[in-house]
Amino acid sequence: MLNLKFIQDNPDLVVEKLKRKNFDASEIVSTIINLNAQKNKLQAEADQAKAEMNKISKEIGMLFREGKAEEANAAKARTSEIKENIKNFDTDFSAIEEKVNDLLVQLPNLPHDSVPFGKAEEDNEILKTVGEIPTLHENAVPHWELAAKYNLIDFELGVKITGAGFPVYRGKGAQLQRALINFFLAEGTLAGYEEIQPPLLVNEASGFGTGQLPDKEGQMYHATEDNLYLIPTAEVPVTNIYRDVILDAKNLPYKNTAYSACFRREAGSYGKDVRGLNRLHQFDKVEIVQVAHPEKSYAILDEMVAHVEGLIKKLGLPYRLLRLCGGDVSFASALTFDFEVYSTAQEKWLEVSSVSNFESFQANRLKLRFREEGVKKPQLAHTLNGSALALPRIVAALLENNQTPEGIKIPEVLIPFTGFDMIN
RNA sequence: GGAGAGAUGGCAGAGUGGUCGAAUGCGGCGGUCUUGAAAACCGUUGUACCGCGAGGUACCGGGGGUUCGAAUCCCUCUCUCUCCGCCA
Repeated sequence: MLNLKFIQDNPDLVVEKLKRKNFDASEIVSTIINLNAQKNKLQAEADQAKAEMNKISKEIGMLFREGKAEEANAAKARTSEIKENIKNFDTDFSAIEEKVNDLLVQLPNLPHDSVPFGKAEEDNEILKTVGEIPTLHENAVPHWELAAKYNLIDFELGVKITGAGFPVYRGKGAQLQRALINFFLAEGTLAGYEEIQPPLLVNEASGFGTGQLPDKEGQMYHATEDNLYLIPTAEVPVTNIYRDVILDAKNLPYKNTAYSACFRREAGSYGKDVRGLNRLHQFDKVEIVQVAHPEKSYAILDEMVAHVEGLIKKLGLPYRLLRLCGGDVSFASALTFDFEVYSTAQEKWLEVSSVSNFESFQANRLKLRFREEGVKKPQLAHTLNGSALALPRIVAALLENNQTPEGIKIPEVLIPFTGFDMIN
């Protein structure tokens, strides 16, 4: 959520910047400014009426105590009109406030100046492509065939137990999952992130805090009886650790990492791109989250990108780094870098990580603030997060790229975590 | 699932209709003392909104009501805790 005061002070800037996200904000912004002016006027009037009311009430109290009941009752008579006015002011005020809030949550975050103009995926800026794309042997196959051949992942069994998009990992397939999770968490801990094991279901307030609610409800599984949502990413519970808090500036940045299963309804996504592990309703991911000082957040974004890059490098996967264009950057993000690894058997790039700076957009909803030494007024912190990493497509790429006629080779760094060096 | 208790400032915890944005203690910050520290003592210490400012308004879990006046009374919702049952 953008800051109301900021919009008030910089309406043209907001409209201009949002063009980069292909969002025409002119109408919303001007409506907000209009309504806000009315709102302020109403508040001034209401406050004045309330001040008068408070004064009279105090006087009445004093008169009663002095035993001047007659004067007190006379004073009472004066209050009814003021009371009526206050009621009207408050009703109007709430109505306007609600409208302003409805409009405010419709505005996406302002994109960073480095975000390229563009409509969709294909307009993303490729910053670098790293690593050799391996030459596979003649009989190389995509990961879903490898998964079946070595009995690593059973998609049909998942369909039986739950439904499509809920694979069953087994044997070395399951062990590989566990190894990757442990490897990613260990690397996070080494990089100074505190490990968190968060709840997998969250309440409405948390969903709102990170921006999934109210608009993206359909993307989350909803346990309606208890009104709880299954998390689409650990970002939600972890970032909400910092909801409604005022932090000490000297303790910034806060760094957390968390493994969680992630649940996504992703309604309406079918077709050839969703085969195997490419797109699932339940998957595993290790997330990194930071709460940062506004002046440091972009340096921290770079640091997080470097961390993710290190993970992919250690796994020996060919990858590329993208800067998302305005059309592809998410609603809440100011700047997002994506990592894609190359799936040699499928001959395509698969997104495995998204690292974003949300600046104060989430913080504003979360009421996540910090206080600078000696400064009385708290200010909004910046939040950042990134996948480090999402497992399914990493697994897909590992299986495909490392396949040999003898079996699938496990990357060196993972062997201590898997306990085996080959799947055969 | 059954029964009961409760929700007040960073924390603990008073406050049952007016002088309560709220005692007191702890914590935090500043100071005195000290070579330094501790102790002791003194002072200070919520957030948001409106206003150029003086200042004003709101907030004692959320919403509604009674009243000139509500942390305090009434209704309602949510959440938390305790005991019993069930269970990893």
